[in-house]
Amino acid sequence: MKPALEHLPKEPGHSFVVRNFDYSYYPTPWHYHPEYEIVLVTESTGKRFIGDHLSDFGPGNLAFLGPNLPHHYRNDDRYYEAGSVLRAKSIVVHFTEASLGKDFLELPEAARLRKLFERSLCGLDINGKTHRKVCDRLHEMSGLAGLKRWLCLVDILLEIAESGSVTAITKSPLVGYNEKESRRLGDVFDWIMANFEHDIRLSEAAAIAEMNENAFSRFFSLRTRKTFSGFVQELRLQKAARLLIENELSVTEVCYECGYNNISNFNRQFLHHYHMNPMKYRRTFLKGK
DNA sequence: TGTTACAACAAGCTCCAGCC
DNA sequence: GGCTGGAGCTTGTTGTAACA
Repeated sequence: MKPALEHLPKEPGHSFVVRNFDYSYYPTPWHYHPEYEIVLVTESTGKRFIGDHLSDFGPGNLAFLGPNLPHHYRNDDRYYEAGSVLRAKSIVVHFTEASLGKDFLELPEAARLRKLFERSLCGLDINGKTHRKVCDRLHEMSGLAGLKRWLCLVDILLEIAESGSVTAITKSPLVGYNEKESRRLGDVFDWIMANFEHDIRLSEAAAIAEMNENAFSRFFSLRTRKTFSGFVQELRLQKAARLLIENELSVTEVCYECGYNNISNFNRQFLHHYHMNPMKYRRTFLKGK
C-alpha cells in the first residue's frame, strides 16, 4: 500500500520537530516521510499499521520509525462518533540525520546510532526500562528549547541504541512509493476498518482503489506483504480474541460479531492463527488472570 | 456447542498482450 | 520499461452436513 508523503513544519531555530498532538481522533492517513519519527501515544486506543505490521495501540505505546516507513494510527470507531468527548493525544518527534549535524554519524563514537538507524527501517517497539526513561525524556523535551532540546534528542537516541528492550516491528524494511498509491491504499484501509465486521469482497476494495481486481490483488500484496483476505482475517481474529477475553459472549456469538458467517470456518481460522481453539483461548486467558 | 470432512466457489497467481 | 487488464489454472476459503 502506498502512504501519502507528509512533513511536519520545522520551528524557527530548531533542526527538528517536537509536537504535542491533541485531536478528537488521529487525522493522519496512511503516510510516510523521509524523517525518522519517535511517537508516544499518551491518550487514545486503536489499531496501528506499520509497514506490513498490524496491531492494537493504547496509551504508552512507544515506537521509533525509520525514514519512509509507511504507517497509520487509526483510532477505534467510537472516536469518530458525533459528540464523542474522547481525545487522541501523542508526542511526536521528527528529525533527519542532518538534524544531528553534518558528518555527526561519521564519528566513530556514533557507531551505535548508525546501527540503530539501520534497525529503525523495520520500525522499533520500545519496552521495558527504556520505555519509562524515553517517555520521561519525551515529556521533558516538550518544555525545552535550543541546544538543551537537541541534547535531549541525542540522549533519547542513545538510550534506545543501548537498550536490550527494543524489538523490530516488521520483518524487513518496506518503504512508501508515491502519493497516488498512498492515498489509494489509505482509502482501502479506511474502508476495510469500517466494514471488516461485515461481508466484504476484494472486488469492492478494488473498486475503491479504482483498479481491476487482479491489479488490485497484486498491488495490495506487494505493498502490504499480505493478501487482501489475510489482512481482513487478521483484523477479525484480533477482534475475536478481544471479545473472548472481555465478554461472556458464546464462541458462536463472537464468530458472528467479527464478520464470520460460519462457525466451523471461524474455529479453523482461529486455531490456525492462535494455535488453540476459541474455548481454550478463553480458558487460558482467564486462568492466567 | 464445538470439531471435522468434503465439495463448491472465490481469490490468488502467472503469463501474455496492449498501452503510455 | 512499467503498469494495467484478460485468460486460465491453482490454491485457499467457505458453507453444509455429520458427528462428538
